[in-house]
Amino acid sequence: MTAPALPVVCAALGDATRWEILTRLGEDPMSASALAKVLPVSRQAIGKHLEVLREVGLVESEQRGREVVHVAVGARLGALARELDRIGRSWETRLLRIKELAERPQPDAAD
Amino acid sequence: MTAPALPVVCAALGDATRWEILTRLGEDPMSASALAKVLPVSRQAIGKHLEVLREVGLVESEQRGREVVHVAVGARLGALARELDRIGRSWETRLLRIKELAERPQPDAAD
DNA sequence: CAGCTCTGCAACTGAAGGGTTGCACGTTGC
DNA sequence: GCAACGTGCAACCCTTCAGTTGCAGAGCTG
Repeated sequence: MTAPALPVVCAALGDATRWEILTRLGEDPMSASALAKVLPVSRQAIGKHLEVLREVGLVESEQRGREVVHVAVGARLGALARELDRIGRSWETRLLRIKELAERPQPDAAD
Repeated sequence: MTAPALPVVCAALGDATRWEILTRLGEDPMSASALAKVLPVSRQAIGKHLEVLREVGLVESEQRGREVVHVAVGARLGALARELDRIGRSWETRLLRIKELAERPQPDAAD
């Protein structure tokens, strides 16, 4: 299973700087140094973020001579979205069933 | 603006214990004390998690006499899922355009 | 070849946050 | 009314992590 656990992916997305990086990489693939020039953090910090993002599949990197070009992987985000949507729907379904039970005209249930 | 920023919601989902809590609350609404009995953390810790989850709209709470019953809000998760899906699609679209440009037989384009 | 750029790794700092214990207060129930 | 349960708040540890600086190596470029 290449897909990491849900909390891990969400944690990767739970940082403003990483979203900044992802947004840039979603608009235009570029290197860590290029990112460091437009973001208010050091190149090394960006490197760490990129590693986190790569580990959860949100970023893919390609060596290009002496530089490494990174790109945001929309498909991974889509996969996460589908997972979350599925879970959200299940919650709603369960809640609906509970409400139905509660509104049953017979509170007599001996359970 | 009731919807918190994306990184904040994702950060709320970026913790295994909170997912545990959400899963339980998605299956069956219950109080913090009830959660503390089935989870390996203290009631106070769970209270903090519930506050975080409530602030991003993933949990709703209802006072019920001396206890407070919490429930997971599937709709919020669904809303997040839609947002992520939209962003993911935009990344894919941009990437596709870039690839098309790269494969054009004439890199002559002056912007 | 020399110099510049891009990259990765290591050590360090400071703040954020998950977890705990202790305490005080309102609510239920015998 | 008193005990028990459920809750909220505050103080406190300790780990995690975002960010920094410094250094050494690999790859372009002139």
